[in-house]
Amino acid sequence: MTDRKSSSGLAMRPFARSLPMQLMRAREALMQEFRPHLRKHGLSEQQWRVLRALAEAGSMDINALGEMCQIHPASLSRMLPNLEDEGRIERRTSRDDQRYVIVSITAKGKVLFRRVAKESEQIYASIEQRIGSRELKTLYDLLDRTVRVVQAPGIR
Amino acid sequence: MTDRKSSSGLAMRPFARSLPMQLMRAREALMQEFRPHLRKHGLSEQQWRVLRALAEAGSMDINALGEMCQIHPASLSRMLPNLEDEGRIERRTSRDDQRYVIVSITAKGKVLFRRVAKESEQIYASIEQRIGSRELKTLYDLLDRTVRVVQAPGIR
DNA sequence: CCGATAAACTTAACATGTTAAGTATCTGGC
DNA sequence: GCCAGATACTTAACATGTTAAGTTTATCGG
Repeated sequence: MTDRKSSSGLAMRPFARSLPMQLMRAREALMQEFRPHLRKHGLSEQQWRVLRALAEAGSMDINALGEMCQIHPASLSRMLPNLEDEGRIERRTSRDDQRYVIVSITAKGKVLFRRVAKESEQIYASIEQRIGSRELKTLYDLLDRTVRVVQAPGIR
Repeated sequence: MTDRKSSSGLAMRPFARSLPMQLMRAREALMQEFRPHLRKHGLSEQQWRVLRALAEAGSMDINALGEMCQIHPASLSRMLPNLEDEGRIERRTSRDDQRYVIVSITAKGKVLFRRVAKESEQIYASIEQRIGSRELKTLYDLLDRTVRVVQAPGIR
């Protein structure tokens, strides 16, 4: 019979050396520390990303918000009404171009943001200490590099 | 008024320097290259992860499969019947302990796996070239380190 | 000015993520 | 042997991811 490298009959990179998989594992490991904290404040990961983006960058339209939060506009269309009903964000149609919906954070939303951000930074500091500042910086550089080279011109 | 660092009134790490966020961005950028390829073969990301895990490591129970694929057992319970109906995997109850469900890949599943794996490795090679072999190795090391230090004993 | 095209959402349909509750099976102490 | 608790999985409910189709508003060429 032929010489086989695995039960699959194909020599493929081990699953543990799949970059998307390792990125996911690392993120999952981190989120296990953040999730209980967010949950305590009644926020999903995605809701927190929206509040954080709006608190940092101010009001913006759906596409910009989606790009910044890495949430598809279709998902935003579905979740924003909930955040609005809870009084954490506001939506209005742009006067210049009525196709645009401008989203902003409310005063109530900012209060929640500050409370969650404070604890969140503490968790982050603990993680940074465990990984090491220098290693963390290198990690960021490599992640930036990955995004850059993969989205290089010519792809789209 | 008080001196403010942003519209949020709180000096927080910029969103772009959130590690979970950057991990997600990098993964998304990569998956934009792999997704069309998987889709062409009628596979979702998750289905591909299951096939790949079974092809590489052989049959295993639901929890082990979930751990290897980073898919929650509840999600597996829902998606495995589809893969089974399509003849790509098989499920059976363990004889030793009837609580366990043993999942394995079929001959038909292996054929599909080999076909997809071949193209997948080509995409991966292109990405590795763009990032650089040395940088990629460092990235893996740092991701491994992150998973290790975050899941250190004492957490659970 | 008008019709065609494009842009920015929204909606819908289906798959998956996430949590809690439920079911079947096993294990250990009595 | 028997029962309380643990284990492995399943089911259910709701939120989000993903794609395609639909709606409204702008823009552009004539």
